Amino acid sequence: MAGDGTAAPAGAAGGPGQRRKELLDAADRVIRRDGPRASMNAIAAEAGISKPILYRHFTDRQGLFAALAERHTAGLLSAMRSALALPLERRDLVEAVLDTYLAAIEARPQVYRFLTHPEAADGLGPGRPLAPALQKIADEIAASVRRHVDLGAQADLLSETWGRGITGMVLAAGDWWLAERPCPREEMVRALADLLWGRLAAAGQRPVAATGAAPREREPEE
Amino acid sequence: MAGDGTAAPAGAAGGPGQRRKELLDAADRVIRRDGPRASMNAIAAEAGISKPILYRHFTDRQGLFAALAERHTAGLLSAMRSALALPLERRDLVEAVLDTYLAAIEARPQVYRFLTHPEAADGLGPGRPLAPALQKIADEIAASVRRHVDLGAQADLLSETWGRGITGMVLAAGDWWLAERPCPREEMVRALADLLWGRLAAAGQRPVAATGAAPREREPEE
DNA sequence: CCTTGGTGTTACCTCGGGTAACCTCGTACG
DNA sequence: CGTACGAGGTTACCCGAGGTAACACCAAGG
Repeated sequence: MAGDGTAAPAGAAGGPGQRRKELLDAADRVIRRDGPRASMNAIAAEAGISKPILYRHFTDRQGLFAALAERHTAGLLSAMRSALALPLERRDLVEAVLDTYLAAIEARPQVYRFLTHPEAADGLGPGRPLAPALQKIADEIAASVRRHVDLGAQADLLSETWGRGITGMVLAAGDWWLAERPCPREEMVRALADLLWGRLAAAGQRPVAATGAAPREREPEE
Repeated sequence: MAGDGTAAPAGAAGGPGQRRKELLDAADRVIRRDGPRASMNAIAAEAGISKPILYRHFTDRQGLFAALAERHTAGLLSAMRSALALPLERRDLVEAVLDTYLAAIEARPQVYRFLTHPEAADGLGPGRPLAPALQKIADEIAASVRRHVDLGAQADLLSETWGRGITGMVLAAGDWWLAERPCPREEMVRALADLLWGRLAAAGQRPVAATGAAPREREPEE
């Protein structure tokens, strides 16, 4: 708001929102270091100021969170939008989108952990299971589905459900992948694309009875 | 452990773990009322005792959480296991599993919200995106997939990924459904099953530019 | 009788979000 | 030149929540 300090005592005299940007940078650093649990004290300390200033710029923790999230969301979201707009065959498009997301969380895990798993009092309320960033991604996906795919009468319900569902799927799988690194990224992309592509339906039945024992259990790893 | 008070001043003198069970009941009530943010103070008050007793029975908040979660997890998990063990065609099995989950969260939203969205310091650590209950469900799904579906060389990676992915998908979609109630349960089940069933791949291209219009290939709903 | 062990309580510590009151310094104006 | 004022900043505090220490009560047992 009235943040255009004419002569800042400690810092660079830049534009109007300069100070705010610096604070966000500091918060970013702390979060990158401590994760989403970073305390306001820590952020203020990192910024070299004291808490009340922080609270003058961002009403409360939620406000800072929101501002910070919005900033990064912009990047992630535009990346996703770009991916969704690529002139690709549908399957390739799906893979591109998945890869874009995974690449993003791979590049800055802490930041995206913060984006995707807010502290439950920060970004999301009682019935708000998806963080705002993910919510927006889900909306983008839903819109893209509705735009490209002919789903008949239930198009709206299906696309919204799928948007959320796909987002949640990639979120969960992506988090796991990030934590365990069970495989390179491309494999993960293919695994998820395969799932979305109906491989669960198409794959053959294993030669196993309902409750009976399987003949041969494992086959060599390629 | 040593909780068999011979003459309890306020309460029933039951078995050894009686008191513990009562405390869990109280915690349950509070959580059902206030959601997962319930404070230890509130729980103690609801139980009619004071905090230290609570802490004598459950080491810390995480301990209480874990005990409480385990209790409900048992129910949810066994329901899921039963569903996964039904002697159904694969598609029907998927629908049964989805329906089981949605029915469960529909029946006791607060409890399952607590199970599925722990307070980020309670049930899950830095790289632990899925709550324990969901983690177990994911494992069950993965095992079931690995057991029933022939996935070739990458079976392990695929099944684990899918387990997590499906769980995350249902979680996100289920939360949204619970919050918005956009449709009856069966429709939701079908929407999600359709997604898992490759309808995204199979549905016709919509007559829109970008990649050129495709011949309409959709088949009528139902 | 005094001791011992279990059950409970109050009162406290710490830490984090959020705020009130005060302080300081550069500037504009009498 | 001196003083009033306002922007920007600080210390010190409040409150609530997790967690604990020290003390109080009561029954059994030497």
